[in-house]
Amino acid sequence: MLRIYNTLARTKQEFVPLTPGEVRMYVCGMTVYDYCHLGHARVLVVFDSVVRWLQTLGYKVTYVRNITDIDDKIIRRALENHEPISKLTDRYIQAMEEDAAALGVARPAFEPRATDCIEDMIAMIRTLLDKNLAYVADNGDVFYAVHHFPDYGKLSGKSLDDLRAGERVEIDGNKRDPLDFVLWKAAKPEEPSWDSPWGKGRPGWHIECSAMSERYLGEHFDIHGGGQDLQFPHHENEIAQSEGAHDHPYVNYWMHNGFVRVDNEKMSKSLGNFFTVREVLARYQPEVVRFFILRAHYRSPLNYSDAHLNDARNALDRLYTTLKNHPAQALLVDWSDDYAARFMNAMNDDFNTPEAIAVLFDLSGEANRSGDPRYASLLMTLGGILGLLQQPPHRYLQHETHSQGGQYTEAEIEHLIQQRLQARKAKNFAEADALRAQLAEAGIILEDGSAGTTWRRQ
RNA sequence: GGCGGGGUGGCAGAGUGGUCAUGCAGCGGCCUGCAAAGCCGUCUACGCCGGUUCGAUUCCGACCCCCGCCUCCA
Repeated sequence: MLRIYNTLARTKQEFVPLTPGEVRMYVCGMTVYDYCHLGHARVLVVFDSVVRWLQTLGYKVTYVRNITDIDDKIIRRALENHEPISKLTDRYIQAMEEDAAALGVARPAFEPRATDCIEDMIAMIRTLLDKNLAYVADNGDVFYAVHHFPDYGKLSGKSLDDLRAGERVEIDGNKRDPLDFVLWKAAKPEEPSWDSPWGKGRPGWHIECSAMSERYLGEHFDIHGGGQDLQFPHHENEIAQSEGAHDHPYVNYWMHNGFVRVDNEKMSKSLGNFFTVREVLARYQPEVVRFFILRAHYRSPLNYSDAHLNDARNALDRLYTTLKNHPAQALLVDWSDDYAARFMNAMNDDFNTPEAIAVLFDLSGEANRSGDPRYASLLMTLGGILGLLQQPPHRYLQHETHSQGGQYTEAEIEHLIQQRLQARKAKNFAEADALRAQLAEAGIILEDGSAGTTWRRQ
C-alpha cells in the first residue's frame, strides 16, 4: 500500500487514485530565462522517481509538467540581452530538456507552455469574474479577491489575518486587499500582450497552472507537486482559482520537495548561491548527481558541496563495481523476495529512496559474497526503477569525469596494460609496478582479476 | 510577529520504545607477487533538561540552536 505525505493533510495518507489504475499528476516546472540549477534538478529527478514508482505499481500515469515562458523576469532578461523573448525561452527550454535527459528524467506526457494556453486562462479568469471572485482594477489589471474564497490558506496553514502583506514588499495600490493576487496584467508599452476582454495584457503566474492542469488532467486530479517554496503563495492561489471556479476539490495529494542548500542556506537565484546543472555535469557524471539527489529523502533538505558529491560518487562506484564483477541482466522482479519486498516497502512509504538505496547496497554485498548472478541482476533491476545502474559498468567506471588526469587515450591505456602483463609474466615486478604507478598518476587504477586486468578511473 | 520543518556516530543519511540502517572515511585481518576490488572484523550516535515506562534516540513537556514560508523563487 502506497502512502504519500500530503501537504494538505500534513500527514502521510494512503494513496487512492480517482480512477482505479490511473494517476493524473501535475508538477510545476521551470520559468525559462536561465539554465536549470541543482534545485530544479531536484524537482525533475524527484518527481521522475515518483512517476517511475507509480508505474512500477502498475498505474497508468499521465504526467504533466508545465513551462512558464512568459513573466516579468523573462521580459527583463530578453530586454537585457537585446533578443526576442521566444529566442530566449526556446534556448532555455532546449537546455532544460538536455539537462533533464542527462539526469535520466523521462519526458512527461505533456509539457505545455503558458503562451500556448492563454485562451484557457482567459476563460478561467472570466469564470472567476462572473463568480465575483475577481475584479478589474482601475489600471486594467484583474485581481483575485482572496477574501471571497473561504478556504484561502488551507494548504499552507496560513490565515488571512496572520499574513502580513506588504511587510517585505510595497503594496500595489490597485488592489482592494494587499493579499489579492493578479490574474491578468494590463499590457505596458513594449511588452508582449494578448487580446482579452479586459484589453491587451498577459496572464499572471498562478493562473497558468490552474488552466493548464485542467486542460490536460481535468478539474480534479490526483497529485500535484513542486518545490516547497511554491506551497505559498503559488499553490494556495492555484487552489483558490481552481476550486473557486469549479466549486469542487482540485487536487487530492499535494507533494512538496525540500530545498537544495549551500552552506546551510537555500540555493536560489535571488541569493545567487546556485550551481547550474551543466556546471556540475562538467565535473560529475549525471548519474552521480541523480544518485546524490535520491540518496536523501525528497522532503529533507539536501546540502550541496563537492565533498558530498564525491561521497555520492564513491558510493555509486561500489554498486557499479559489483555489477562489473558480477554481470547482471534485467529480470522480472519477484516482489515476495526479501530484498525486493524491502525495496517496495521503502518506496511505498512516501517514496523513501534512501532506504530503497540501502537495500541496493545490501544486495551488492550479497552479490559479492555469494557470486550468485541473481543478486546482481536484482540489484540492477531495482536500481533501474530509480533510474540508476543502467549503464554498462565499464562505461560508468571509465568515464572521463571520474578523474581529472585523463591524459591517456583508451588505446594507450590498453597498450600500457599489455606492457605490464608482459613484465608480470617475466616476473619483472619492478617494471610492472612502475607501469601501474604511471597510470595511477593519471588517475587510472588497474585491477588484476581472474578474468584479466581491468581499469577504471579514480 | 504568524505558520511550518529540523537537530542522529568524522561526514552523508534512514529508522525504531528493548541485538544490525546504509554509504563514504578510519583501523585490524583475509585475499594478492605487490596492489586494487572484494570479503571478515572493528571504533566514534541519537541537541539540552525534566517526565511517562521495567526500558527512550524513538512518546510527552520546557529550553537552546538551525532552516524555510509569509515578495519572485523548484
